[in-house]
Amino acid sequence: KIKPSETRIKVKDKKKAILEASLSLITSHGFHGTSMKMIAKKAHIAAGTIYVYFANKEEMIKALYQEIGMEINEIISTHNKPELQFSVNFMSIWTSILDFYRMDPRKPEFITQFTYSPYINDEVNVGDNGLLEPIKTIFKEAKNNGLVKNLPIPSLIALSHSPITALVRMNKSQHLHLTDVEIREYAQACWDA
Amino acid sequence: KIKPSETRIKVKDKKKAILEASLSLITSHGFHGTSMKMIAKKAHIAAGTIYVYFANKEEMIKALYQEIGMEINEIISTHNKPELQFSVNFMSIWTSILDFYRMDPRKPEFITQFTYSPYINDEVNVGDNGLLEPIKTIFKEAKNNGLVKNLPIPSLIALSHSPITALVRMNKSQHLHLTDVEIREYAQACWDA
Amino acid sequence: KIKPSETRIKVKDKKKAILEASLSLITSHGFHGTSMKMIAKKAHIAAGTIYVYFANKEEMIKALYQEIGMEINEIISTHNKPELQFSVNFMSIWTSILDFYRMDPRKPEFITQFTYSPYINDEVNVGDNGLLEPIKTIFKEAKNNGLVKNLPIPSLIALSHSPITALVRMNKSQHLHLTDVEIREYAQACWDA
Amino acid sequence: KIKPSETRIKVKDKKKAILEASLSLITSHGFHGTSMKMIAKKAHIAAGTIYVYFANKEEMIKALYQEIGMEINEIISTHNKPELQFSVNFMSIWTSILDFYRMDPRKPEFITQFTYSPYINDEVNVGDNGLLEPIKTIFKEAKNNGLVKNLPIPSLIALSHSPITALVRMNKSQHLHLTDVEIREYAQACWDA
DNA sequence: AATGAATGAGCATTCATTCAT
DNA sequence: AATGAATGAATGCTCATTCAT
Repeated sequence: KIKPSETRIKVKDKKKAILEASLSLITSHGFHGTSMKMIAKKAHIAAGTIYVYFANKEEMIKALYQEIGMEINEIISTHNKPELQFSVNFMSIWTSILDFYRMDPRKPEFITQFTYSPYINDEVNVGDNGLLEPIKTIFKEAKNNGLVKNLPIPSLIALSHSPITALVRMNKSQHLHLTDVEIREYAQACWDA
Repeated sequence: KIKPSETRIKVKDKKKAILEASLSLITSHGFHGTSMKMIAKKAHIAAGTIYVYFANKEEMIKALYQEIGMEINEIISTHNKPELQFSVNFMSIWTSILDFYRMDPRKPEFITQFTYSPYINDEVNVGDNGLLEPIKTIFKEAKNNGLVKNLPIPSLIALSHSPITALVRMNKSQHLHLTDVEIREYAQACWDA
Repeated sequence: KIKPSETRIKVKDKKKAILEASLSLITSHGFHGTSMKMIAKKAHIAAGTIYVYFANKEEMIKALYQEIGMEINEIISTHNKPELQFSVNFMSIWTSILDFYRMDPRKPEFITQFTYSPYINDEVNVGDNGLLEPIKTIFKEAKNNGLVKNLPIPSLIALSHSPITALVRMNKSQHLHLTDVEIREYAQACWDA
Repeated sequence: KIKPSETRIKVKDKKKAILEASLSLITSHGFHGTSMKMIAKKAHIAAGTIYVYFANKEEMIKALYQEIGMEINEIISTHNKPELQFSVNFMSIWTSILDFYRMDPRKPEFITQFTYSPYINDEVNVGDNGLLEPIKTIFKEAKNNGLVKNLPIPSLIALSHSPITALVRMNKSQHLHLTDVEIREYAQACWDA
């Protein structure tokens, strides 16, 4: 009934559907509060099917983290203009990440939850030389040129990143409507800090 | 065998022991990664005893959150000097909370974990008009006097609070040793922002 | 309602009931064919209760093996009369084990199943210096005195033991009724071999 | 692309490969410890392909049992010389089965495992009057002529067969190297018994 | 108040089997 | 004939909670 080409798309969709369902459920119920059955139901598949695509729950969650991480990296590399003044570049990237998060607030929510969980201790970030590499490189160069405070790179990242997630949270739950001007102000403030 | 007064102290100690054990275990294993049996073992009591003091796991965790929250409020009210210039007052309170967190990094860790979990949706903070009241009042007055940006109070709190936890995290894991001068700089930056 | 002494007996009974149920079910359905729920049902307890007494399924099965093994060892040590002529002693022990097995044919069935399963590779018998030690000692001495064929001890044990289980099997399923005379003949034949 | 004759050979090969893989895996992991996927992988085919040749797992295992059983029957009928003295004939057959087992110890291992499992209760041996028929016939005649003990045929078979598998086991795991003389001695002992 | 054995619902995961291709 | 993605029932096991003592 279905054309082969359509089917092949469907196959890819199934993996997507699992990650999509996970993102929604985990952000609202937490890692452990989300059972595999819940995910399967939301993704309109059988529970066992998840294991066709992922070795286990942990791997699935890591995959979701990495997928979002890669999306962010893409945004960074798209907006990164090293030839610009660092403060300008910083604010441009900062704003683009904020925009990306605002488009789907589940993503910063998940990233934050993941960061504040025991999963982080595993290979994903520690052994990882890819996911945080781009942003590290940007900060490293700025640091070498004395353009930012002399702090460890992870600290700089954390201090830059945490206000973004905080803002998105507000934007979502506090019915705070950010105008472009306000956003620029925030970015400026963050940069000043 | 034991005098009533001693017993009463013991009783209080048992509740303390449960919360103390929970704090340690939850910060390192997460809410769901910590079983009641683990807590009981660490507190050197039987599993059933926890239910003498708390209705269930969730209530116990909320109680822990509220206990820490009250400690913070005490610090705030101790350091709050409304007669001072707001910026000075802000930095004084900011620094004292940072110090409090540095003394026991499990506490900001737990608070953050709690904040980024589904538990938050419950009564503790929503229905509750007590735990965050003191700090709200301070910000409200400042806002009325035009001393801070015109943002929702929760936003202001979040933006002020998140760098503190971020700093403590670094201080702990990144082997970042904060000097008094540096701390003052951070507070200043945070204030500027 | 129940006297403490009775209760204490009950507690011991629960562990017994689990092993008893396991023995029946495993001999008729095999290790993997027997689920924990089946065992719980047959033992009239909840599934979770098994884990109060045993760490997991494997440990439970090993415990059952060791319990039966200890029963056999007791029989051996009771009947072992080293001062007798070895052939007489051998047949006496051989016969007593046969009788023990005939009393509850599930036991040799289970022992054989266990022996022919992957579980055997584990510590129970390999690291074990107890369960097979008594019978090993008896054979070792006989071997040193040239009273039995010069074969590895385990081989001697296997060759002596396998006809017993074979006989019990027949006795049970083939409606073979062994008379005392026949048993003595078998023992003699086994000894001759 | 392939000539019919070649294909037909290939097809036969595929069935062979499944049984071959099963034999290896089942002897080392047990019936339930061996999944259909494991078998498929080892046989270099897809999981679904097994169901082209066998109705289900149980039927496949029975087929394997019957295949090995038929190999043994072939050996028996090849070596059976009814015109010889029964004791000589017995030892000749006994030795040839031992040799067959020594050539591939997985086979007696599997046969024993199968015999001591719930599968045996099914049709294969009970309703079946074919697989054990040849050896039954041999014993029946000997029994009628008073050449062997007056025992049920299955008992005689079991008592004759169990030492063979025991010896092969030893030969394999105990590093027992059987010489021809020793084998003859064993056969003699078994016959005496 | 304190215990800890007992519970059974719920979980992550496996696997024999099916079926559209 | 051959495939392997998909299924969902079944499994071993965990754990918050209860309750007789």
